[in-house]
Amino acid sequence: MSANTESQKYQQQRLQAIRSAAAVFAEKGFHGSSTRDIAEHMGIKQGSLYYYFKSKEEALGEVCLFGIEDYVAHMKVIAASDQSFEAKLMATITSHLSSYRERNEALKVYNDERLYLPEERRRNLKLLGSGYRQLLEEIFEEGVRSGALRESIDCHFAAQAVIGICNAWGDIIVRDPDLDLFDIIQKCTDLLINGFRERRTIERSNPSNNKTDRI
Amino acid sequence: MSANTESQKYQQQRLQAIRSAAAVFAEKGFHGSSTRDIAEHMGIKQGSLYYYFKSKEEALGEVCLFGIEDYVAHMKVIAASDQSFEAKLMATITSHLSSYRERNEALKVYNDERLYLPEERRRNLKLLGSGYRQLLEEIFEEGVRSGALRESIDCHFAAQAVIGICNAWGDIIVRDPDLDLFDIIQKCTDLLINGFRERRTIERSNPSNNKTDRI
DNA sequence: CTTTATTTCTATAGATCTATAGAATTCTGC
DNA sequence: GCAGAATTCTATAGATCTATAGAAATAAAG
Repeated sequence: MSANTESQKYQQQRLQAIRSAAAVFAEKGFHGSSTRDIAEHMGIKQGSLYYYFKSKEEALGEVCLFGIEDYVAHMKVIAASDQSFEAKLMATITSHLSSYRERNEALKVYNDERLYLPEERRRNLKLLGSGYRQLLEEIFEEGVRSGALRESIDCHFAAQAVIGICNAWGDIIVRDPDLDLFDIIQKCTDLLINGFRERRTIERSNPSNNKTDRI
Repeated sequence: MSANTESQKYQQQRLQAIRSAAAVFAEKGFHGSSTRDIAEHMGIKQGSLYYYFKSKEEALGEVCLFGIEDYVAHMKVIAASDQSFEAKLMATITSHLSSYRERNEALKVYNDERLYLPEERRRNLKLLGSGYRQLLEEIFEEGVRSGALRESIDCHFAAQAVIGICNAWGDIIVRDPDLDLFDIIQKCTDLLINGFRERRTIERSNPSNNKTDRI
């Protein structure tokens, strides 16, 4: 009873609980996981988990929040930075895929399980998520203005497509740890910018045109 | 007891059961759905469901199979057809996204829930799924040979990327029925072929080069 | 060392949920 | 309409699982 939510130990243990929940939810899904699974993963008994969470649902909420927070924060840094469109795009993809590689199971949980949260909590998370997409959209809009991208592209579509590709490859990366992350990052960036079609102008290694910004 | 698995009624009802299971699994996930939910969806009682399935897991297996079968069959037709690379790619995307639009919930279940199947059943399905990807890869390889695509592209990467984008947009389409399907199909195709970068040559509406095949 | 606060444990109520057995109903062919 | 087969229902055993209450253990403070 009567948890001291301020104490250092409490905060540490709660974080452990969130991480454990993330790992278990990522593997078995929210409904496929029991509170016993989570507790065992962190080395305590099932009932003790309720010292840190009011309910299993609250645990899911915390995991989802944890999963997307840094992620959005990192995107803010990228969006505010002074780089070319291409560099920003690549930084976005790198950030996204690295998150999967670093076994940030919470991001997977956010993607796959957030719809099982109660309405209100889901709305709050959606704000964060669409904030992320919004930033990416603005990067694309800026790319169009700078002349790096075609006028005709639909920036909303583009942002969704980037997120979709990253999540798809993220899932693959998680299952196969031997994959070369940088190789995939490069290929994703290349696809999104150049497409697959054959061109006359070969400009793979040093595409200096349309790159007016420094670094 | 003693089901007549040959009779027409049995087959019809079993199909209904598979459809109901697909709808319920797609909405609540495998572990989040109860056999009562599925039975209610098809208008029978919980226990009666076991006349058609040995277990809930078997139902999931059937749904997954149902979800990917036509889908692979359709891909075989596309792969064997005598069209340009671009036409084949667009046909693939159309087939994939239409499946989502036609509320083929089973495909979503295949994508999201198949990992909860027992090992062996999952392997069998994986064969089908990678058959699909294989066909798509071959389409890309042929595209490279015909000169429609760059030599440098990684066909395995490309196929995964196409599937990833289609599944990502599929999820969005399912949640928002007002979206213009054809618009998304065009934008996906355009992205994959041309990328987002600005070019001199504007060849949106009638890209006649690299199109040597009929239809 | 004693007292008090914090953390963890045990035990369990109460609500599921899957799968089965056998009864009741509906269908089919004659 | 009847007999047998096929389909659906009811009822329930047995195994979960979530959440709570109160006891036990550990840590902190005086």
